[in-house]
Amino acid sequence: MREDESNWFSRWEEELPSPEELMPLSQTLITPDLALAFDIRNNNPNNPSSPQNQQPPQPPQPPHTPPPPPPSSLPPATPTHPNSSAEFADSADLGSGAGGEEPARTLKRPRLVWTPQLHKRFVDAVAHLGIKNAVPKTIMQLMSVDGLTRENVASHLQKYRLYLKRMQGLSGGGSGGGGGGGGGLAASADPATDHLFASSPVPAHFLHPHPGGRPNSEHFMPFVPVALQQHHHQQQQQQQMAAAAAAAVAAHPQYHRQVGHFGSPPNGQFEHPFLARQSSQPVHRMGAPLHNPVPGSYVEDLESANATGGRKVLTLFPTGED
DNA sequence: GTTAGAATAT
DNA sequence: CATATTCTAA
Repeated sequence: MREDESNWFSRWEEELPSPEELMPLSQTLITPDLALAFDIRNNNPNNPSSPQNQQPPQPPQPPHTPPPPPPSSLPPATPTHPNSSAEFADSADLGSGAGGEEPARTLKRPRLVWTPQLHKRFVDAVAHLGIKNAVPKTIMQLMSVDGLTRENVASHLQKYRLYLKRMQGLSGGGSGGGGGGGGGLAASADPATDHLFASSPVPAHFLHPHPGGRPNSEHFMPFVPVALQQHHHQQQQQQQMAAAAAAAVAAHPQYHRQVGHFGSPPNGQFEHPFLARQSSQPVHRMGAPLHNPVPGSYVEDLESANATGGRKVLTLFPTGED
């Protein structure tokens, strides 16, 4: 019934975060110390939940407290992520300042929040790798996301597989899932079922391996590894972001609102580029130029659903080897 | 208080 | 590397 639709629509509208909320859509990964050091406060009036940082496992001082072995082997201890926060985005001295604070040390990795975009990249990477090479390590390397560790990918991969499995069992007739890519809101299960995964288009690789054989038949790669192209324009902005992220993560503890399925609001400004490895160096072909198992870069294709405004394709940074 | 998600352990 | 369990955050 129409009324029904109107009903849910109303609700959806209500839940629709204001553009401003979407704007800073990013991971809220920031170390407590850093936040404090910068006295970061989110413009969000309601910040009931304490920051998602658990106090570092600073044990309650055992009898003999040996000098805490500082895992100084944490080079990029900052799971960096994009933040278009205009507030301190300009602060280029994110890492340098801090008044002598040493951010990249003694700071434990808070938590990784898999934002749809990040997941998108994840799926993308897996899709290009193929089930065969869809191993955490490779995925991690292919993603080239700064701060992302193998453990993170493995954990997420695990869940992703589960999600796929569930989808398989549920798909009764017609591969509804397959249509996800085009329609976007094809046969969408309840929003409560899967949050992140549902929002990401499944390349179709992981759905039923095809009965009858073809165990390891590699699927064609729909993706075309674009050659390295420097896009001046925007690049600088991104560089700053990357630098900021690399130096220190600056993000608002704001909630990352899960935008179910992207409708097509007039604004049409969603999705923000996330930060990739700050690879200052040009792409290096891994060993042999003969075959390129690992594409140097890819283009991030956004939802095709953007009727109103012409959207710009975001180009991801080249992958810097680890 | 419950559920989901991520981290950690096996 | 994969799976199971556990902990934390929402």
